[in-house]
Amino acid sequence: MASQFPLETRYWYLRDHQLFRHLNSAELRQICLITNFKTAKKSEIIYFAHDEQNRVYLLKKGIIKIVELDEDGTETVKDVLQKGDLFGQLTLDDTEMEEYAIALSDYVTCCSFLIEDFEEVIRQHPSLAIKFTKLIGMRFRRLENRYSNLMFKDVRTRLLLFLEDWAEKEGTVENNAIMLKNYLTHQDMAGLVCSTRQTVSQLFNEFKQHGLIDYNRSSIIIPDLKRLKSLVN
Amino acid sequence: MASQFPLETRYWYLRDHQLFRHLNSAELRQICLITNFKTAKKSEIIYFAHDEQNRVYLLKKGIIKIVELDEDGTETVKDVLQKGDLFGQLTLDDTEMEEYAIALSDYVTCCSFLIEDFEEVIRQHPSLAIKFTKLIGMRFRRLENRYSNLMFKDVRTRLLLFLEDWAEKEGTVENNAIMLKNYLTHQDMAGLVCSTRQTVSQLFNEFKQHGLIDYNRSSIIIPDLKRLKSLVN
DNA sequence: AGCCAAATGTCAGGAAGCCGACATTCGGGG
DNA sequence: CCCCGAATGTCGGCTTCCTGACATTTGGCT
Repeated sequence: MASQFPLETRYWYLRDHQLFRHLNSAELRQICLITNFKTAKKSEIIYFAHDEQNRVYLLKKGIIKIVELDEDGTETVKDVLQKGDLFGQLTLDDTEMEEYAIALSDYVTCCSFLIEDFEEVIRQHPSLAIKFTKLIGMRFRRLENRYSNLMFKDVRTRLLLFLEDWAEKEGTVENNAIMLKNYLTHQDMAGLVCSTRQTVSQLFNEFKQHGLIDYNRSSIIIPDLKRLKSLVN
Repeated sequence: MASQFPLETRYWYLRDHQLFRHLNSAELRQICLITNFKTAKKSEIIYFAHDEQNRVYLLKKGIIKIVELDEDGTETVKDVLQKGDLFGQLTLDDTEMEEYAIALSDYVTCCSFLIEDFEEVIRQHPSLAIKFTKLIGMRFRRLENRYSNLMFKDVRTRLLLFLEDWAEKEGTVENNAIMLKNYLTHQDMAGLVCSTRQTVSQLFNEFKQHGLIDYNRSSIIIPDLKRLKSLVN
């Protein structure tokens, strides 16, 4: 795996991340030595928690989904991550996790550290410590937000908020409408907003009938994001 | 406020927290200088987010509840915190929060830092950075856990899990049963497990009828914790 | 081109738990 | 000790959304 990447490439990959951007080249090369690189193509598994409970991951390129395994074998999409996001043992402890990550975009690259190594890096670069803490903090707030949505909003609203969020993050403008390249099934979205496949399917049709969105398996089009937002109660 | 506490007392309070325990006395005295101390008696507000979006708090003594304010004025108990727990702007950013904290035990003491000051402390004590990160991490996992409960378990199960958790954290053994000093109303508990006052009230009665618990306004008794646990599906 | 598994559409129960309404009980402050 | 507001008990209706079941469509693969 690692040998696919010449040192120079690894170096630039690291440097590209906001965590490491401020370090000088000697420091970066040092960190390079303890970094593991990995790639995957669409639909391939790039990370399986059960085998590597002791690594932190950084997504360098592409989009992945994190799928959680229930005790009884049920799989639920827990999160969709993008360039720059952290995953794996991001709390730097020994939490048991049953989850894996699958590439959603054509090419995915990520790097990882043993948590002991990563702690050492933090110890030696306090500024990095603060950046890391703030990244975890952002994740914390995002989860808080999802929790509060689940508590106070109905499924329709949660789904609308999800679309809104997605549109703002990845939407491209195409003749006056917002276009989303869709790499998620209704089942996936159901997991993300805490609902069921059938309900998501029904709501999508309802939204389509009302002209809120247009969609097929490969894309979602939002003609008027403002109108969509206004329906969020 | 601050003047209530002689320097020596403040020093020992700080030293008592796991974040600072490993620091030497010179370092601690330095940190003391930027620390703000506050106390409150039962039912008093000890923290109001709106006024102090830029401070991190450490609960030193006592028990508090964090109450979240909705846009429309609804109040929901979001968390119950104990000695050693963090609150306030714990992500060290500028997240808008509408919440406040109320003392649940007779005497509560907490200390706080401006986030800029706290960042500086972290910068100068990398080992503290790691401890802090891990504390946030624990909070993250706790929230993840609550989220997943809300997603997969029904109200009855969530309430049982809540009681189980509470018993293990604060329960005292009293002639072969577990006794909990109760400082929460059904309304409070409803907030914590994401349900309503009425449902919690009904379930409590049901549990009582089945001999699972006995309770009144001031205490909850669990004769057989194992049996209670076994009902969590 | 054609096949098959996966994804989507659709519908009719049914259950969980919210909501409003009201009665009852408790406990702290005057 | 009494009183009042807060906390708790209880109930029925109602809504939301899950569940299971089945039909239909789609797109990748051979």
